[in-house]
Amino acid sequence: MGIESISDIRKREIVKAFYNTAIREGLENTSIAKIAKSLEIQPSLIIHYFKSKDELVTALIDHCLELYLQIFEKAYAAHDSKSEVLKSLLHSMFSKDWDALFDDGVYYSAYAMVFREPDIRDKFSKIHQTLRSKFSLLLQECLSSGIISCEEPEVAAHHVFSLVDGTYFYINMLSDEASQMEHLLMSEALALEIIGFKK
Amino acid sequence: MGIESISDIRKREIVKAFYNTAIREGLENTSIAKIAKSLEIQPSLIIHYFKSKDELVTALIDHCLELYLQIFEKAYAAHDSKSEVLKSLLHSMFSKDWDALFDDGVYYSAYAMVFREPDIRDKFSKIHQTLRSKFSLLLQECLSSGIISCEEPEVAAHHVFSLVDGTYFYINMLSDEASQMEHLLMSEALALEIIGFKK
DNA sequence: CAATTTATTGAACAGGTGTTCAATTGTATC
DNA sequence: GATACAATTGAACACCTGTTCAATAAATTG
Repeated sequence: MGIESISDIRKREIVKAFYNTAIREGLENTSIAKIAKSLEIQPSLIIHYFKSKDELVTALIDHCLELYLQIFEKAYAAHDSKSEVLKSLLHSMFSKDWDALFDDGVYYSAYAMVFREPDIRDKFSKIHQTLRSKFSLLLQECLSSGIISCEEPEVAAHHVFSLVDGTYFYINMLSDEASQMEHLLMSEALALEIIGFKK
Repeated sequence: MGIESISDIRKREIVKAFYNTAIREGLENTSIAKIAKSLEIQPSLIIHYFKSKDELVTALIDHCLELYLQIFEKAYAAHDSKSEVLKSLLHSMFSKDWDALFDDGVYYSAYAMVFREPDIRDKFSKIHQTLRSKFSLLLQECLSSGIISCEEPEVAAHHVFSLVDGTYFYINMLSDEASQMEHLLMSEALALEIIGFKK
């Protein structure tokens, strides 16, 4: 690990520039020329590393989805007891951290592609399923150690995930940050209720 | 009412063609030329009715958001008792009808614009708030007539709306329709629980 | 140092973008 | 039936799109 070829560095650099430009201009309005300009390189160099624009988009989405996986892994690494893992995980899911992980505008644009590009649907689907089954497993473990009390942990995992997705979809339509925060707290409380978390 | 000038007919026709093309090609990949081609007219005619492409996008979003308002109005018109209205409304919110109202890919692309275009954010925000306060009022009425039992109808309305948004976000990542349906039913059940609906 | 591979440039490509404008057709109004 | 107005065309605009390709610069290998 650690050793990275020039090629890999450039690739990451390009994906990053793609991401930053997409935040400003929108994912679909971000051309190879714009990315190249922001890096002060030629467009053809980008094509040299990513054979087509599709490949670039794929790389960005892969990067994005990996970030969400990392949140889970971090929560597991940071705490010993399942109880602590669950608590910190839930809190980060309903916090601005989770929201700040990846730009929402870019995320929803990428998500919109799910409906046209089967490959992208698979990517999103896979990650979502991975995260949910990890969470579901955690709930089962917490249930058997008596930390939580819900009837069906599998179902509860579904509910919590829907609630997370919906909450962020929702709060982005609220203009002031105070009501966004308020709504996040409300949703977190509901999530705790759904899984039957004992204080 | 009913009388529609040629101008209005063409405008609606253009927005409809825009929508249909966007379903296939994606909202951002839909050019004026493509819309014109699908209608077998000249691009300049579209500009004649909508001064710019931005105006066209705005018209499409307006049309979309109005559809969601109509679902609410239909539920109110179709039933006399508040209990019936609530039941039918909840059912349509968690059914494929709601989902089929507007193409998801186009919807999420439009939603992504919320993060770049303040005007579009306002539009989405306004409709969302309107729908939620209508729903909140309904819950309050049902609560006082003893049809439901929740502590805070305002909060319950928030929760149900988050759940709806999240559920559709969620199920679009599921590939087979059976599990989509299953998840919709699960979410509806949770919604009924949240508002304390009595069977 | 020479040979080879990789990184990077710059020009060119055919085709698409939104928009403008004058000219033409069609449709009502007086 | 002439006049006014709206609908529609078609050509033109400058600019941007993704991609190709040969040429050059730089780094790596033998």
